[in-house]
Amino acid sequence: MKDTKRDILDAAEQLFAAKGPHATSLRQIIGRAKVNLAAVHYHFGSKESLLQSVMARRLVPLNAERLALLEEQERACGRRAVPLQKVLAALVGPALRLSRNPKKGGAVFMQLLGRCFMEPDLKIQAMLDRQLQEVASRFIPALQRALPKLPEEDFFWRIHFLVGAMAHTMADAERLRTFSGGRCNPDDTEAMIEQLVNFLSAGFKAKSR
Amino acid sequence: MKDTKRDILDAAEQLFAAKGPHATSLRQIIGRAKVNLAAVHYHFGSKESLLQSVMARRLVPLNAERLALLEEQERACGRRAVPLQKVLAALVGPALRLSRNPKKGGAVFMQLLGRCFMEPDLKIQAMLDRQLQEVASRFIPALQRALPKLPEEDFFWRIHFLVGAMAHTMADAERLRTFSGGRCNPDDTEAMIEQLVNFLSAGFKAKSR
DNA sequence: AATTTTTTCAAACGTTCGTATGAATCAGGT
DNA sequence: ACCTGATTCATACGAACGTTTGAAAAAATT
Repeated sequence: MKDTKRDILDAAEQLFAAKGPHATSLRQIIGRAKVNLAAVHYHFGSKESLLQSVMARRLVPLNAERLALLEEQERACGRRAVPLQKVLAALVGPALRLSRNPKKGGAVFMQLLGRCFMEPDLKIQAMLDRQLQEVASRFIPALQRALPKLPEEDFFWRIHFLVGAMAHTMADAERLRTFSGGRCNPDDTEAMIEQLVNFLSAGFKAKSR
Repeated sequence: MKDTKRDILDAAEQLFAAKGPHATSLRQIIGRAKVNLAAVHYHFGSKESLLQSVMARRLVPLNAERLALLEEQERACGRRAVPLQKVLAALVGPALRLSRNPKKGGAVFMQLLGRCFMEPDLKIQAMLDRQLQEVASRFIPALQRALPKLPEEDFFWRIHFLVGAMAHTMADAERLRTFSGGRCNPDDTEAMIEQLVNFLSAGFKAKSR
């Protein structure tokens, strides 16, 4: 039996990720999904809410996993602050790990998520903000508790740099393969997570100037 | 006297930066520049080469400044390696500083540059690669000399994170103002450069795992 | 002043976009 | 077998897109 809705979501995810939501037309999507053009509006209402559905399908479980990991660490630490590395790993780990799971969109969705971070379109921005608000509201205090001596100004700048490094890694890790002349392998996700967490935690721990 | 070519470049720069090149139409550009639609094709040939011209106008002097700064540091250091902070400052400083110069596009162009870094479009990617190749070929050896003990794999990962943090800071520093609740001020470019260089150099110096 | 070259302009080209419509087809319950 | 609601389909709509054209206007050259 044929699951039109899922076919559309899969095709849209791939094309949005590869070319950006704005540069992808519904006709390309329905061509890949092998469904009728009107099916998109029947099942999703509009292109914009199709994008929203594509994102939500992966982001909802992803964010749940992030929060669960963080809570697990907090339970393990009692009333002590969770170490910085653990907080960062809970934040970036599930996202980067998702890329190794082809059944859940694999690298494709990660790329799309990275793209949406950088997308100028205000509708997309608002949609993403909504999806990430809960994660932010839990992780920022956790990070602050792990870095009690860091001035707030430095702290927020470094959050900003974290987002940039993470988004770029999500959107275009593949680029690094050729750029590094094959020395870096983006398919080795655990190594990638370790590299990113290691880099970020050193950056966060830099002494304020 | 009216300088059509410059009016088009200015308007295109602003709109490309604000909405992304793909989401900006020629009709929006000529509306802001108050010129005729055909003038774009008369002066630039196509939308794509208009974007190329917009980028080149700022990037050529910007990259020259980066290389000059690096060479100055190398001269000052004799045959010793240039310290990491100095290399990073020569790389990100001119770009971030450009944002304080409204006569040269100010924050607007920086935002566009950040966007183009993340742009999926292959034409744009190729154009940017061309513009940045010389800078990359000079700065990568300089960075490697400043970090002689860092394994190459780690080195290239960290270059990747650097690009992400820098691009995000260029594209959307403004977002940090509200996100930080006013604690960070993206208009203070020197502070921004210092924050970024400080963060990056700590990340680069993190011990390999 | 006449001629040539460069620049501007209004109008249109063909294409593609997201969306809408109404009929055809299918599935499940009665 | 019949009906009913859900889904698919071909087709069309108006709008916007990048690009082209050929003539008018302006500037430069002679």
